[in-house]
Amino acid sequence: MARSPNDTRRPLTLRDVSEASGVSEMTVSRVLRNRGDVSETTRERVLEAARRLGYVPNKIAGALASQRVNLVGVIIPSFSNLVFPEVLSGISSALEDTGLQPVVGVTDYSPEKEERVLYEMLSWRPSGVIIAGLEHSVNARAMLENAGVPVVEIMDVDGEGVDAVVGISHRRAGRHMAEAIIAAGYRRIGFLGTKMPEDHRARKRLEGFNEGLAAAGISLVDTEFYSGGSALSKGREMTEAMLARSPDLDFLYYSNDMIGAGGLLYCLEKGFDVPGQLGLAGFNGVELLDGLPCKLATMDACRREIGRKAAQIVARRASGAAGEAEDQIVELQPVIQLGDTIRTL
Amino acid sequence: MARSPNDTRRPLTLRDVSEASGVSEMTVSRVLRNRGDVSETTRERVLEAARRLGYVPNKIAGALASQRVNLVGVIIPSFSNLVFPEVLSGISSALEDTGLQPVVGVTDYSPEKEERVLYEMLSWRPSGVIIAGLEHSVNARAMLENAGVPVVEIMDVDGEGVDAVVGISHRRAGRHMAEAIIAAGYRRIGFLGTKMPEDHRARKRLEGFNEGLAAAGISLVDTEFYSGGSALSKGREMTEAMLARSPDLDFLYYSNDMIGAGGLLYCLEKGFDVPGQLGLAGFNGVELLDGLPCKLATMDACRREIGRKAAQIVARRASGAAGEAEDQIVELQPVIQLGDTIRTL
DNA sequence: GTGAAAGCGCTAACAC
DNA sequence: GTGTTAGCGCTTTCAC
Repeated sequence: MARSPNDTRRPLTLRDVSEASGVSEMTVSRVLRNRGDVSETTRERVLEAARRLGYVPNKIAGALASQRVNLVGVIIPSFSNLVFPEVLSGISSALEDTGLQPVVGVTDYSPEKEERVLYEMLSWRPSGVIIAGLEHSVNARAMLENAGVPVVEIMDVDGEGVDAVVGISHRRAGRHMAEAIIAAGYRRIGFLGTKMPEDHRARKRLEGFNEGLAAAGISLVDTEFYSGGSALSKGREMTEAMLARSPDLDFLYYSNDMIGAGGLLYCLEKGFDVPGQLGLAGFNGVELLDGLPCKLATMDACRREIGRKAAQIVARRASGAAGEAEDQIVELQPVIQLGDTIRTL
Repeated sequence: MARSPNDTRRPLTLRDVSEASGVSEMTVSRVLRNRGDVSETTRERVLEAARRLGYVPNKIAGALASQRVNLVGVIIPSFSNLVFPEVLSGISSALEDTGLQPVVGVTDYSPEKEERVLYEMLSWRPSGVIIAGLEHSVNARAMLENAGVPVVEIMDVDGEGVDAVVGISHRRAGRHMAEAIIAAGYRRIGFLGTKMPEDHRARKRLEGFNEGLAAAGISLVDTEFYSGGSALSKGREMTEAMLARSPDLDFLYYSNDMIGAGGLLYCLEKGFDVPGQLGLAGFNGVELLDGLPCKLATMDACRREIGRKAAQIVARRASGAAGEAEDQIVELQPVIQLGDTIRTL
């Protein structure tokens, strides 16, 4: 690991190891990659020299020569929304022993930035791309189509994918939640969620929710949207505002668990009869809910699982397995957890 | 963006653009990188051809030729701990307009994995490395020392850094919290935290906390440690267990806000007089706390700020600015927020 | 089992 | 303003 005293700060090359060990560059390369037959003695000599010098191979040169890159581009909207770190965690763990490494890019929910990040990533010729959502700019879509590597669009299956797709149907999720709420006898329902110009999944959930209500001949009584700030306290504020405006509501559907949890805490404090007089539900199934005084109804969005599956698809395809056709679309089924905030008749 | 009909799936090269535009490869390269003087007409012709073909430059080749890589390696223990996504968010935003791109690696709090991830990263010859913590294996430290690029160790300043360091003193943070608690008149204090074989920062906070208590002639009455599971509900369970065991405690110090919040919810439900009879405090200053029925005392760990600062150092150094000496150690000062769970005398 | 030669797709440096 | 030449540090291929 130590560097020689006459240290020039020039990064070490294969040649340095070759000279230090008296073995050709080619054989050094073979040893370092565990490829081809090398005698045990040469092997040891090379490894010893490499270790002693503190040689770190240059993957840039390696990638250029071999046309192989062990990087998987992952493009997500944000780190702030708890959901995406969880997806990354799933990707990261599934990639663990594949020799592949995730490289993360963030779009901040901006299609322009998504385009830039994607371009940037593709310029590193990754072994695959995992990207959140099905909605992309025309250019971004064209890049994905021509990337020449596996592309997995994640989180959402409601739409047309470029290649493989792993996610849930947010439209159906919304619809199912509506059905569960109606089945429980609630009728005067309010919706609280994010402003969603670019949050297509939240939008689809709301659309599905509205469809579910419409099928039962009812429609939303009130809606409230927010952006920015602490979701928990936003949930409180919005709930207070909505109940002040529409005191006769008997159900509040939140577009995510954090604002739902805020609303729940507010309702409990105010002494509302939950779930008798007022029912509540969120979305995502965040672990956080387990610690609340009473469990918010929610739906698991299968975040880690989506990450894992997507990474597996990339890994399999990258390893040369064919199967381009089999796993085009993987739809996971989120399950409603009634918790303590939807009454059972 | 469209590819020609006789599409061979071979990635396009500069040569393709050169031929399509009738301009030399070198000039095409100049246009695409906005470098050197190129006449407006050639420029247009090249851009038009590149766009039409859907050319994406190969940064691998570019990096090898120019010996420049616009990647910054970021090594964190986990995505699951809210803290690190926040740091990433800070890094990501500070790198925004620098042309640098973060590449994230995860260690799962394992020194061996840290070593592997670091090796992997360095093999891409990044422009800099940002790595959480000051504790590394001997090999990892040697790699950092010989990396030949800026290295910023973040989160913690209690120890010896390799190069630049940006963080807070967890030891002092613990000590200050102890002082604040004692100043408020609490005396029988319990500590609840993670099992921390590899969580050096939590360990240092606890050590500092103990020092602070010792200075006032007192010591911890009870301690409880957990690992895994939902922090919020763990906070509840641990609090219940500890108060059952040591009912005469008058203060609970939690190693993070999530378990603290769980404990707080539990205490409020049980009708404890907080902060009169029982005080509580956590650590981190997570946004979440804003939505709780009453605000948990905490200390801001300056997570985003640490990310920003670290990224700025890398960006500045990478851009050739000297200043190797000036900003070796940046210590941020976390501020105690008493909230509603430490009484004021 | 080992080595030599020829690139991978770009850019630095220099010529014109 | 534009083109030519010579690599960057590896791996592929083929010879021995």
